Order: sequence, then C-alpha cells, then structure tokens
Amino acid sequence: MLAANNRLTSRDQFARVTRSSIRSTTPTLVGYLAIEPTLSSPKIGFVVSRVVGGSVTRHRVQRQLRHASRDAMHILPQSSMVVVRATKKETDAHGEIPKLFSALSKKVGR
RNA sequence: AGAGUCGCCCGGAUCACCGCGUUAUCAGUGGAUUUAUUUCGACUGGUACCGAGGAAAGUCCGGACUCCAAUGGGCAAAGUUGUGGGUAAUUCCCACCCGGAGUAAUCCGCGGGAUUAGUGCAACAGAAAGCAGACCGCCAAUAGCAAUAUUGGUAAGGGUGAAACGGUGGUGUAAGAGACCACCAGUGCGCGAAGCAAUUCGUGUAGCUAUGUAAACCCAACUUGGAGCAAGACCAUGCAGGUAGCGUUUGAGUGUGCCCACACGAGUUACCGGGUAGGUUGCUCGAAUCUGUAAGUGAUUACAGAUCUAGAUGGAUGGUGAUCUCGCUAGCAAUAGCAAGACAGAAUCCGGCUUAUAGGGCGACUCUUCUU
Repeated sequence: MLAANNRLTSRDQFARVTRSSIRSTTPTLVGYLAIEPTLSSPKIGFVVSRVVGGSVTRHRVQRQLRHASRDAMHILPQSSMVVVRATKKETDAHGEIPKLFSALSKKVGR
C-alpha cells in the first residue's frame, strides 16, 4: 500500500500527468509521467476502467498495482508524478510495474 | 432404505514478514496564540483497539433524518384491493377464508365489483358466441307413381369449439321441449346455527339456469404535499455585468398539476457573458446486537442482564509466503492446476422485497418398500 503522501489526490493532477508526453507501455499497462520540481518523493495514481471488469475485479487489480508500485518506487525520480492505466483484466503487477517505471525513468533522463 | 416437502444456519482456520484507514495515547519537529509549555490545529515516528456482505447488489416498496414560509376546499392524477392481526411504516410479515395443483407433507393465486350503474370485446371453426336464430336431422300437411320439393312444427340426436341455453330417468307428444314429475348440480332470496370477520354448515323456497374478459373502459372503498446526504449547516477563495419579458397595492411570483379562498409578498423569468467548484460538519449508539424469562397458534411484544461492532472521500479494509482441512477440473495413479477458488466490495442510516450464489451443516414433516 502507498502512504497518503505518495498518492495523487485531485482531478487537476491526473489531468496534467495524462497530458504529458513521457509515456511507456507494457502488455497490460500504460504509464504517464510528469516532473513537478517541488516534490520530495514521487506521487502515483491509478486508472482502472470498466474494461478491466466488475467492481470486485477492479479493486483487486488496483491493490496489486499499488503494492507493486510501493516496492518499485525507488526507481522513479524523486520529483515525478505518475499515472498507471490498466488496460486488461489479467495483469502481472509485480512483474510489469518495475519494467514500466525503469522505462519511464530512462525517458526522463534523455 | 429410497423418493420428496419446508424452515434455519455457515460462506475457511492458524502463523510469519511487509503495508493502508479511523480513533486513543506517547515522543519529536516546526507554527499560531497567551500573563503562563496556556490553548489550537499541522507533519513525522512508536504502541494499542477496531476495520466489508449474506446478499454490501438491484434501487422496487416503507420509514428515520434534512430542507422547502411543509394552509383549507373542490377537481384531476397516482397508488392499494379476501378477512382479522403485527409493526415506526409498507406493495412487507403472521394466522385464517375462498379457488386451483398434488396420494401426502406442502405449494400456487395481479383474490373488490360482470345477477343493485353502464359501454365494449370474444380470433379460427361452427347453423348459432346475448338474444335472435337451425346446417344435417326428427315430425306433420300439401304436390308427385317415386326420387324429392314446398310450407309449418321441433331442438332429443350428429358435427364445431377453450366455452353451446343445467344432468339422468320418466310422463307427455305428430315429433319434441322444465311443458310437467322424481332425484342430482348450480344460482338468488328467506330463516336458523358457528365465527370479531372473510366465510361455512343446515333448512325452506323460486323452474330462476351458457361462458370468459375488469392484465378493456369503467364503478366502489381506502390512502397520498414535494425534493433528497450531490439533503442541509459553516468556513475559505473568487467575479462583471448585459439584453428582453412580466411586475411593485390595478399584486409578478411562492405555497406540487388546475380552479377558488387565504397567507406571504418586491422582485422574478429566459438568454448571453464571467467566477468558484477547496475544507470542516452532517457521520454513525441504533425502531442496535447477543443471552435469558414471560405472553401469544404465529408475525411479534414486554421485562432483565451483557456488549460497543467500519466510517473511507482518486475512496482504507490489503500484498507475499507457509501449514491444516475442504472444493472444482484433468489424470489409471502418483500428482498438477485453480483469486480458498461461487455470487460478489460499505459511501447518511434502518425495516422489507427481488435477483445472483461453489460447497457444506442442522432440524421438522410426508409418501413408498423392507425387517422386528
């Protein structure tokens, strides 16, 4: 689980991140990243739509993503805001999240 | 032993590491405030307690709660519909009545009125489907050698249909017919008995005797103010007005749709344009849960004792691993796979209903067969 400080909590922040040009994809996930210089630790948000499944399935997927993100958060730059969008029902969260985050970090570095 | 009916309950357990949310408490950091380490809120870390369901679901009923300045009468509209009871209340629940299904336990019923209002509809088939009539028949008269034809009588028999003008037997007759008689069935009316009542039983009487449809209009009785926690309250932030209509005691508008009365009453409605869309509260102790006793056929009620049991807001209630005991799928098996595996995730809160549900447990009852 993510600490409250590491979550995206408003509509504005989500909108800004998803408009960002820094993007990456894995078979079941899409990641967006935006740099916010004032932050001291990353903020992460999730978008899990109806495509993924019913209410129970969506919650389940979102929790697995959050736990995986916590373990992989050290990969990200400190001042980044990230949105992860799930696109399919079957998700290997613990395998794909680290790959996604490192891919995003590389793009920032360029 | 087999087949079946009904009701109730459960919806994995234990452990390890890591993590999230509310509350309480301790420590620290920096801030505002004060005579005062006095008060307030913020952040970080530690500890403790608690942290999804039987349906949290559908949002179909009923309430609590909140606001609308929650007035009276009439009309309209909507809803309900056997009787009695239960409840805060109900389109819910219980008991009973009536009708239907089943050998039975039991189940099903959108169950007021079609004979004290009226209108309408009934496909196809059939002669005929509310009122008037007869296709094949049967009988009589007339005509004819005869086959048959015409006129009249008749509704027992045949055939159609979901439904056909009570049924059986007799008397009667040209042939027949409730035309008449006996028994039977139904309906209406009267009387008596049982029941709070729906209704039931008995008895007398009238020759009174086709049906369905009110999930057709309609009629009767009863009920009903509106909007909803995005209700509502407070704080913070921010802006810019313009045009047109109707009005200011000759009264716009509000008080649910229309009308009348009454009350309030100076703005209000539409369009164009602009601003904010952040926080606190409501927010969980309640028609509460569990246990026991008593009353009642039962729904339920009364009393006593014990308990405190989610409160999130981009939205916590979890992730990973192990063991036990289950389940499903595959396989001869060892075993392997599967979100522990079904349905499914609180959002103001309760009471119901409906729908979904892997697998399992308990109890009561009915029928059949066998044994003693």
